[in-house]
Amino acid sequence: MTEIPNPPTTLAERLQRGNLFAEKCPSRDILTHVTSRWGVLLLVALLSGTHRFSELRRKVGGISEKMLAQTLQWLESDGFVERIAYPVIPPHVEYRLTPLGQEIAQKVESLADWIEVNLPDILAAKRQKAE
Amino acid sequence: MTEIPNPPTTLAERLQRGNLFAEKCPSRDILTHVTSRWGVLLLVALLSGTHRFSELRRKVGGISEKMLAQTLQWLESDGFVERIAYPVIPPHVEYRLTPLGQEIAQKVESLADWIEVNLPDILAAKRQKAE
DNA sequence: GGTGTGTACTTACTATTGGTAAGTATATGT
DNA sequence: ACATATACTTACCAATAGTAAGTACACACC
Repeated sequence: MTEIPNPPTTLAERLQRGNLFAEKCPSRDILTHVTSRWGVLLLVALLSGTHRFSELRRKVGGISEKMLAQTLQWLESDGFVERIAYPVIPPHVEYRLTPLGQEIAQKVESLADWIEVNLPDILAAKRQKAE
Repeated sequence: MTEIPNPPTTLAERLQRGNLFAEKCPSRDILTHVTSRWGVLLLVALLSGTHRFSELRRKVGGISEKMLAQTLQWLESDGFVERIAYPVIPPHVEYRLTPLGQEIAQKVESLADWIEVNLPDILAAKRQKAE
């Protein structure tokens, strides 16, 4: 068996792994894409399967075409979303999560779900504070 | 007939639980505070205990005082952070997570942690795509 | 055969938000 | 007497997001 005698956080680990508290860490960019206003909603929407551009626009209430395109491009460039374009007219493009995208989308969904479920508690706390 | 047939999800459920895909749902506001650029980092920072304003400023690399104050006010108004001010000079103010804040901060940390751990994979996928 | 519709975008313009730097009041240290 | 530290706020400017319109082309309709 291959032993791992090294301490929990080795130097190598620290260098490889991101550090969000560090200003210029590339993980910050990934995080801003994923946690952007529309990034969160798109990842959750795509968890239920492949969607076309227009399907996503209709599903995610309030998103503009510009931000939909831009956010999908961010997520694609980070390797979370795959874009499949069929060369037909009118255009037909499909978006779906990559394996990496599925993983992160689940984390995001768990957060989003928590908020949805606990909304009554949160709003109740806000109201109490306002008094 | 003007009657509305029974919906699949009950009316009570729809009113109590948030729906992020709906444009005007209040859960959207909570989500934007929590997933804002600095909201994420502050929640994670506060998981390790009570912090003063200036401690947070030093810990979260790159945050400005303006955004630190503003983000803390959002999180406080949502009931995730508690602010304790001691009436001394120079000022002494402490911030800590409420029970509700602890819960959501853990979700956020799990997401942040996933990104930090998987950063090498993500960057590798980006590089491959660039070829 | 002219008009209207649907697709997946991009682009110019404007509104909103974020970042920077400076200001504030006051105790303590040098 | 002057610099330092605290926890902010405020004015100004830069970056980002939202709005509305444009694009190219096939198909259906009358």
